[in-house]
Amino acid sequence: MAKSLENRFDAVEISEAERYLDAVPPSDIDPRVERLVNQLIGRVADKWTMLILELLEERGTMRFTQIGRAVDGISQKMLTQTLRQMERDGLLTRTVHPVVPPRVDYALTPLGNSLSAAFCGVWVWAERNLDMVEAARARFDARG
Amino acid sequence: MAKSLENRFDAVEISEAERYLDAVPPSDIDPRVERLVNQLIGRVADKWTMLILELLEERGTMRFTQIGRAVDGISQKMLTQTLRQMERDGLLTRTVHPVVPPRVDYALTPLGNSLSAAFCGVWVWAERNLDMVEAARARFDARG
DNA sequence: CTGAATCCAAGTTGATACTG
DNA sequence: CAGTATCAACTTGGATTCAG
Repeated sequence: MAKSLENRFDAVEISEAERYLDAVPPSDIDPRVERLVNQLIGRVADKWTMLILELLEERGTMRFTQIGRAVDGISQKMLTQTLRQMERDGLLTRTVHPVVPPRVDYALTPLGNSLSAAFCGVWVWAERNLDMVEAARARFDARG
Repeated sequence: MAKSLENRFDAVEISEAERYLDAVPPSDIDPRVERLVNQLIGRVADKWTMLILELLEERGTMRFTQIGRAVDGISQKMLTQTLRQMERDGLLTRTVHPVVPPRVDYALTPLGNSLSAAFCGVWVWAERNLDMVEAARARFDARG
């Protein structure tokens, strides 16, 4: 990981006032858990993962090319890559049918379904607050 | 955006069987909304944004350097950048106190608080399913 | 203390071509 | 159809330096 800001001022002399201002209550989260959670969220919160998650939740089992067509803008490379990751994480199953032409079905696992449900709140928030964010951006950009 | 898979097979002749296999029900999401939602989620789902969001939710108003120390591994550049983005999106307020040395306070807006709440479900899911995901990865890696 | 600006290494992604 | 392989372009993020 990067050299954090942690040590940038550790060695410098600071006044009592500064010490007070910078004092922070200790985090009440287990650092080990926090690290793992961050890693996990970083993975699942990726753009394509979320879109595929929602897609499969909505439509059920789908084939490779179907997903590719449904997810706007995704390249076949990222599609393959994202599906592999999701399979590895246990979010979906990959079923190869031994026929020609090949047919591969993808479907969410219960774990995938539960993650989709957990993300639901974020989707709802986004839909509900789109205008708020747009307005905030406009105001911000209107200033310098 | 990239040339999607959308058109890769649009021009080729396909059998009725293929046509059936690839048929997908029309999406019931307004494409315009979907695009904006994706953009929004892509922004807020970013690693540092989420961590800062949780931090400010938990601790309230904080100064620039305090946040830098609390968010493990973040560089000063990313801290500045992320805070600016969040301010632009209306998630937090930035208050400059005209003193020397400078003092700048950051605090979540109601919009920021609501987003934090929306993300809560994801955090809970991540904590609860850490072991499931780890196990799934182990199984996946154990095969080829 | 709180930034802005620059440089650059490393990682990500997309386009393209090829395979069974 | 469902991938794999490769390479160039683009993006990202960290380190560093400087300023008010």
